[in-house]
Amino acid sequence: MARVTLADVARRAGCSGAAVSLWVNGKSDGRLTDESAARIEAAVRELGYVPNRAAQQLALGTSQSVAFLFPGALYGDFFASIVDGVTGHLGPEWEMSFVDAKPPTNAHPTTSPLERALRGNPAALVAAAPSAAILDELRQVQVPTVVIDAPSAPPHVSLISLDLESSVSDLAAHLQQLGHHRVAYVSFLAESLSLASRRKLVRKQLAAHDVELIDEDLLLGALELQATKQAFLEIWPTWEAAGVTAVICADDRHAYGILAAARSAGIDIPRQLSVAGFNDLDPNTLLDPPLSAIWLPAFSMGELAADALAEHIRTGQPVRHRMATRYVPRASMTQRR
Amino acid sequence: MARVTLADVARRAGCSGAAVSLWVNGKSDGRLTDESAARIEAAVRELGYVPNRAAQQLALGTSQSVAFLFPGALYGDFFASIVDGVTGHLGPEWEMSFVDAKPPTNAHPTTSPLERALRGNPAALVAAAPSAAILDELRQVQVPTVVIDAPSAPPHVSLISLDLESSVSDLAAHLQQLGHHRVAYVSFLAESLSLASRRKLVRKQLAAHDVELIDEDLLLGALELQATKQAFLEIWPTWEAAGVTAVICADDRHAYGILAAARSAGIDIPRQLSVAGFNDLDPNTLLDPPLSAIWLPAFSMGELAADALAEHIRTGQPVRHRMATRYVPRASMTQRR
DNA sequence: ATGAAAGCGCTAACAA
DNA sequence: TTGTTAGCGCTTTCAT
Repeated sequence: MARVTLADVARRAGCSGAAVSLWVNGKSDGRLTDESAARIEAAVRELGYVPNRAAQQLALGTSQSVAFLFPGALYGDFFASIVDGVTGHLGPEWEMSFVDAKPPTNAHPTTSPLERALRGNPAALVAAAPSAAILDELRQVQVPTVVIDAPSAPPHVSLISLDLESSVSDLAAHLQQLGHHRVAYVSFLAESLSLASRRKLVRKQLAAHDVELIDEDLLLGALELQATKQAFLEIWPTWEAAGVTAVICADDRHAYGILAAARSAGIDIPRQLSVAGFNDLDPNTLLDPPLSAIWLPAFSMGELAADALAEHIRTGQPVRHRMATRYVPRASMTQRR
Repeated sequence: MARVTLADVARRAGCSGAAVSLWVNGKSDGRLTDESAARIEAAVRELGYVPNRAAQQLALGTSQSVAFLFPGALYGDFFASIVDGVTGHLGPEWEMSFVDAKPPTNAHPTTSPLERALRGNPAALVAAAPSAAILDELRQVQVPTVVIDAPSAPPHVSLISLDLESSVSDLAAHLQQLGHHRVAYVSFLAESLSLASRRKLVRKQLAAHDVELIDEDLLLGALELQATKQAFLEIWPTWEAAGVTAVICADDRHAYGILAAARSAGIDIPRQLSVAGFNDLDPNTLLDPPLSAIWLPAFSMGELAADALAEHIRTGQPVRHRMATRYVPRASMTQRR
């Protein structure tokens, strides 16, 4: 497979490679006899010819691929939605290649994830929830790039960011109004600048509303319910002793884990512990109790990123979008008892 | 960027391209003076050299990439988990490239998705929940391939499939025992053979338990709650009139939509309508009511696929796995009233 | 309208 | 130990 080359087709069709190339790329306008075109078409089909992309890229110097740099894994909905948003908005002529941003291998010249992404000569780059290191490396990158979900980015890259100020403020105000004084935080993806700044913002807004965010976060490596549940059960005694009456989770799915843990440990949510998350996934409304969350437009971010990419590529100018978010209070938050 | 070529480095380091190539690929064992190695290293760093993958591929004839053919989008958890399973089990030296299996573009020689995937000369191919067309094309493909989630596959490809017989039988038995006689089905991804056979199996097992699956499915194009909710509200009168007392959803997330619709329309679940899904996502246990489901090992399928791929590539032999699933009854199913 | 030929950047024999 | 060279498969001027 992929054994059949242009030359084979040319030989079979009794013409030169140039002719075949022309036809295959639909550039045979008035440049080929109908008759040769037909012969080429036949040869292509009979031989099952599929162009070799590496060769095309090499000859052309460009590719039709966008490299997607994501933080280790898709981790379910949020990044998956972004991916779907991007792919859905890009034509099928685009190839998406994924490289995970986890630390490099043992390669000889220490290879950064970004470098690995760039090796494929992508026409564009999408970096989701990048680390500081990646953002820094990005300053040297010439390829049109859009960063999704970062607090900031080098001036020449496009940026789709989240405007969380007011929604987090709303959440903090809600907490204050309900009489909570000490809140704990469940975090995730320590490397990601976006997640780091999310925590800072939460702390700041809570402080502005006379609520204290205790220092001891629960830092998780994944989103799975079981893992979160275990981790929460371990840390809960400490939190409880510290007077924690509410928990904010960097991702709804952590909140799911806490809900599960609470059930198994007989902790009453929301009366004993109020919970809120980020994302506002579909199930939130259906949970028992329904989960308060800050809604994030994951899918739209992906779509917008694709548009931004297209525009950035066309105009050469970076584009920036700051997307609105919204605090959605639900029954998982209640008066401190 | 990616402007710097091997030749530039060679020139800068005052040596030949071959030497640079050797060093960059860590094959400089006893073949280079420490001194030249040092000069090359310096040159590489100073120039910021990144090898051009297209050129490498062309010269080598092989790539370190696996092409992932997925049905249109990731659609949230199931496929995302598979992707994470695969990437997590493959070294970082592997690049993943994604092509969506939606109908082709207007390309000149009508390009199938598979063809597009193959153009990149992937070392391996992963096809998730493929359509009949793709499965058929696969018979001609020489690249080591693993199909994930299909009822069957050509003999030379590896296959990770789901063993649903007994779990669906359990579900059917449960329905029968609860006194249900007419059940409706919510489906998805009409193209996918796996989903099609899932429906057939459901029908068969229900029949075996004296339960009728009515003909009028709700066929959805996505998993989002809102869309499902709307669609359900439209079809519900028909179903109700037909005496439907239970619904089986090809994906839990459809069930979420139904739960939401039921709330808004005052349909009592489970008393008026029992609901079950496939996947058994984390939130299922936390819903109100908790959702019955057939658990599918999405993440493990991905891991296993990666292992299968590695083995298939190494031995040249396809490997098959049939993974167990499990019916998990919960409160969303109850006695027909 | 069609073909010849020169690269695109890299690797791997083969010489030196 | 190092350099020379011949491709890998394709695109694209430039002749014809």
